[in-house]
Amino acid sequence: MNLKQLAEKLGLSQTTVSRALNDYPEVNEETRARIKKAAIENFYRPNTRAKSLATGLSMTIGHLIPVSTKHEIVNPIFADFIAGAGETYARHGYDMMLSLVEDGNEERAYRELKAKGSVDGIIVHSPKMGDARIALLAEIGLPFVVHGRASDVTAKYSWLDVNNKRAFSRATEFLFSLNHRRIALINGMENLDFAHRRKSGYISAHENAGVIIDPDLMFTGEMTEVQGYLSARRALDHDNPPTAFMAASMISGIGVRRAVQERGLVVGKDISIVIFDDELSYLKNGHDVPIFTATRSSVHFAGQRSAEMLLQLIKEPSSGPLQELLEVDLVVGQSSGPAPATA
Amino acid sequence: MNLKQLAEKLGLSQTTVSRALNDYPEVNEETRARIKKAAIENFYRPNTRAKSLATGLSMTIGHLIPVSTKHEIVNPIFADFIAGAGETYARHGYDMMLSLVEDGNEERAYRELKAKGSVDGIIVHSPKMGDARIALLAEIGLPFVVHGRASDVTAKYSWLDVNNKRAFSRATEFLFSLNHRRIALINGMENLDFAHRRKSGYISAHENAGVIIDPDLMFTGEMTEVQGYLSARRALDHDNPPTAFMAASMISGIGVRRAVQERGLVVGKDISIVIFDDELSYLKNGHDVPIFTATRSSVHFAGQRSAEMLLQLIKEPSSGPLQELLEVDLVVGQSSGPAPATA
DNA sequence: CCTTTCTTCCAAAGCGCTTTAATTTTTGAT
DNA sequence: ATCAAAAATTAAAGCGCTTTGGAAGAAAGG
Repeated sequence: MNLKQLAEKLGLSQTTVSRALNDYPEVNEETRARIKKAAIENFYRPNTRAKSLATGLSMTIGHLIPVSTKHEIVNPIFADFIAGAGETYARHGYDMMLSLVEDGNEERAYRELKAKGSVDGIIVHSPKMGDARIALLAEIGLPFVVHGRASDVTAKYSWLDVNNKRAFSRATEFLFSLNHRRIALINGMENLDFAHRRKSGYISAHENAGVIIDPDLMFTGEMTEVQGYLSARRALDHDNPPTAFMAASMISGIGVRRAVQERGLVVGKDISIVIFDDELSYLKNGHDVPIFTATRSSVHFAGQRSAEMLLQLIKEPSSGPLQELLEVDLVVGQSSGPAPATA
Repeated sequence: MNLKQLAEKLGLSQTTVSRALNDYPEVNEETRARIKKAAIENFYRPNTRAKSLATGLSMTIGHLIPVSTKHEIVNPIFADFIAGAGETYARHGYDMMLSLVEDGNEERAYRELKAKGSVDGIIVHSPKMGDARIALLAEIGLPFVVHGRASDVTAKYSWLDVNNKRAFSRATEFLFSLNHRRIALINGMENLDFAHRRKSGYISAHENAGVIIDPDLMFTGEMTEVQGYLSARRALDHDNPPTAFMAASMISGIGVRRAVQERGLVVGKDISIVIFDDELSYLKNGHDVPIFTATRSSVHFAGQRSAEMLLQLIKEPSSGPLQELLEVDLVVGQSSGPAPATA
């Protein structure tokens, strides 16, 4: 059933029916009621494409997921972020479009999205250091919110980020307070901005405490279980192994734990582990007592907020740029304890 | 730049330009070349909404993700499935639309999708036992492919599934061959079809071997780390604890492992664990030697194939229903070994 | 009672594309 | 040169909606 048919059925013009349904004032309330009733009874839903064409609004938000063909790894936090954002979109009558775009094709993909008119705004995922996409999007003139920030970009833009630096400096300080002095860092890929910031938190805490970092204890790579495991193994092989690990995610932390246990070491006693916990719904950090001591921030919430910010920006472009920095909690769990006395 | 402007610039009619770009034959090859060149130079991209309205095709595939407000858990395999499907869509010029739909609102959501004309087909996720959505979609007349199957549905429909029953009967048999007789099952929610099938594989293997199942060793619930952990703990508390576990996913397997190690038991020696491995990109089952002994099937591949099937179905509706059953591999890893001799 | 002002409704144009039907141009056979 | 057939192009309609610019009728004011 389309508008024309509904109008005919009611013996009214399309104009009136359209106006009644969109709550325009110039329609008699009785008529409006009659129209709305008929619309419900006939399960009338305006064709989105037609509506979109007429209004110039697509009522769709795009998420462009960078996919590199080399190491084809899907970001595990992605699902929960999307879930948070998706809720918000649904509540506001927006659709969500996902595009996987290969490394290098990004510029074209963004321009295309604009030219094809398929979205009203986009969320930028996984910003890299000095990410070129930000300048690009500003130039294109498509509202956007970055999940994260890009350090080397000077222009003002809208973003929502977690205080990654603070998170890792706090975690480091916490380990210092337990007398750990050799702390391994199992970081994400450091061309990604969040990993860079975490590293700088780790470094600054060391500097403030006057503790010298052993570069052999810093690792970077995909945030997978296997990478956590392999890095931890190498760290433990060191002549002077660390007494503590900081891992960039629950998943790499699990990998670290595996390596530690493989050596017959006890987590929380021989070796402490602190992770960054994104509160993934399928990978909660324990039920009552946290499994891992962690800095914690909900990526689901981040998804929600980013979406809200973007919708706000679309409705009122002048209200931007919007920026929001989420602080993390530090929760103490079973995976940390005082550094063992040196032999 | 829209079609009209491009046509004016070229001194041609919109018709000719449109036809040239869409490779219709009735246009001079020289003219076509000239048009295509201009289109590239001006970065012309047809407005999707307009095109969609004119053709009646939305060139979009919908994914409806069931979200229950109660236990708001995102399926961890979702991201990899989507990545696989997304690749395929991109290659064929399709967009991907994601909708989160709350439990109970499903029928309305599907009908709406059809009425609004926003998708050409959809992928049905996480089918439940006797899922009502299948009959619904058939009635609505929207092409669809189910990722999984629905046991109690007699109607023919298109699906792609993993041989879950076989996977779990094989895993069970494998454990029998190692002399395990008390095998705990840490299953997903058994109103979900795949979990039901896995259970039936587990049961039939027991029946064939003449081994009686202890219902106390069968657990069902969300496939999270915590559920794996809690279930395993309960199983180990049993007067007559199991010597082996079968877990429905890598993640619940990790939870099982945590419970086992907490008791000071050694995985692969005191207790064997076999998991179902979906080959998640961020949670690979080890790099050389598998961490867990597992039945294995790539969910990324499943995403790809489902998408291909759906596109085929859209292009040629008469070619359906399409059905594909993926067999699993059994890979032996470090987490299994002969059952310890009874005391 | 006649003008003025609301109120309520409608016809038609327009969003950017495809496609049908018609028209013009070219080709080729006589 | 002539004319039918083939090739190349175009004008215009239509996809399903919103929105502009009226118009008709009712209410209000003098």
